[in-house]
Amino acid sequence: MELTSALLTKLRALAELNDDDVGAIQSLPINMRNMPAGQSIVRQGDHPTGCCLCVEGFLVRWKATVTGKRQIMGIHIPGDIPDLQSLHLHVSDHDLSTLTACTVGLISHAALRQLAHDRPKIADALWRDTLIEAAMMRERVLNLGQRHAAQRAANFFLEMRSRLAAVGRAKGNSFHLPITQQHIGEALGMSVVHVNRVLKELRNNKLLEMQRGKITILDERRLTDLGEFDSLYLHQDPSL
Amino acid sequence: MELTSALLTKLRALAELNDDDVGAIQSLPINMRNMPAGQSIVRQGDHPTGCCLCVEGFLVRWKATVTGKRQIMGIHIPGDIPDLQSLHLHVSDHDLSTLTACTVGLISHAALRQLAHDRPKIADALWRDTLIEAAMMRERVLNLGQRHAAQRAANFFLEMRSRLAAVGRAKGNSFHLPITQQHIGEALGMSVVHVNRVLKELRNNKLLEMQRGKITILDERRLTDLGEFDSLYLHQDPSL
DNA sequence: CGTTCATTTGAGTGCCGTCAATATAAGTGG
DNA sequence: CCACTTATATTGACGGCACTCAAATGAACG
Repeated sequence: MELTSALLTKLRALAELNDDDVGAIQSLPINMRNMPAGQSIVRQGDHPTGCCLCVEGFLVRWKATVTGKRQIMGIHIPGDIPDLQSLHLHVSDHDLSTLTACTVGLISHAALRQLAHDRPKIADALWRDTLIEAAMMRERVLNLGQRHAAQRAANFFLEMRSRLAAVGRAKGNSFHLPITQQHIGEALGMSVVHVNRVLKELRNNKLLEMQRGKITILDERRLTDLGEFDSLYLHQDPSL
Repeated sequence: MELTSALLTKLRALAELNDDDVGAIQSLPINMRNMPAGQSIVRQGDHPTGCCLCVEGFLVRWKATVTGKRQIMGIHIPGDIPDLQSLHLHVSDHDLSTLTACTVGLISHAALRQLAHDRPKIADALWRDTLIEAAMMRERVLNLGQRHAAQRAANFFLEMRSRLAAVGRAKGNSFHLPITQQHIGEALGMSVVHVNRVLKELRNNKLLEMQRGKITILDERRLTDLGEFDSLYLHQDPSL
């Protein structure tokens, strides 16, 4: 019940579903599992046979350089299916791990393929989900390539807020995001030291503050301007 | 004939196609068009009604910051369908333009949807193509976030070589890529001046040289090591 | 053969990285 | 509940990669 509700919320945000669609989703065989923080789920080079639904907690996807530096591709929140691409890309080109203690649902590729085959509308919704994923990566490329540190940070926090709000996990200007400055650095391509300085700057300028995993946006307008955040790329309206 | 051959080559690299699949592709209504260099095809905010197949020449996808700085997302080569995502994301979040004079084929969404509906294998191949696109974006995020200028350049050229080779447009260690240092800078998040210095460094170290759109790889091994290039993320083997 | 675009090089600056040390918080065992 | 350990956050000093500004050279094009 709890299991499919996260998935249903997500898919409803991707397409209009009818009762049969909902029924098909609810009868999906999902293998629930609790996992501690910092545990690997999929590694680069793996051949996964199923996809991982984030039910509760936070997941992180990342790639590493030869010299061991990590780049976080994205932080995943309840309702996300971070490795949906493994349905058609059979060798994983990156890693997926838990960021916090998590409840995840494992869904076999076979079951997902059957679902996609039986219910074309759901297939389109899943495809759309992977396309939004790609759109987020494009924004990340823009962020890393063209914006300075404070802008990258502003953009990052506003994206997380927007996505968390979409699944009812951000109320008002405050939300919970249990990550360290190390993680922020790995996501934004900057050193921990510099992350700290940027956060201090944002705090001093009364734009945003962060303490022990709680983010508070103090001035949404100015933070949005700084980070040039425009949620268009999140494609949150399924009718568009 | 020429039109569908680029598309067939691409789809054959994505999935095993049977005669019916090939027939369906060959009877796709494609509206061919010649375009000059530097012309816009899709703009951010547009609602495209079709997709654009690159038949001949080079296309470029990019996003701009509020202050007008451009970030190139990718350079597209014959066989690519750069805006395939518009099939399910109805508002474009970025721009698509010609980089050189091009021949493009416009395929309506209606025709593509019909094709995907009639031939599930082709639908999967198209989905897979968009997933590879996303995988390339992830590598780009890693490149921009964690590698220094010379590494980014090395990685960029090796990716282009690999992709061009896959469609028979790179023989040996040399290939044609009609871009300016300005473009390279916009793709790799660095200034033109610095691109020039990096190219000089690569040339002096006998790794690579570039003159008037002709790239020659002088030392593949060392260039690969420098750029940490591993073609896994291109997912060029359809059986994996 | 002049105009324009692209490439190249130098000088100076600054954002951000590394190194190092300290402070604070969190977690652990006695 | 308090020593001890470890993780995370914070701050300063210093250096370097890459940016900006500016100018010169070379290539392309009508």
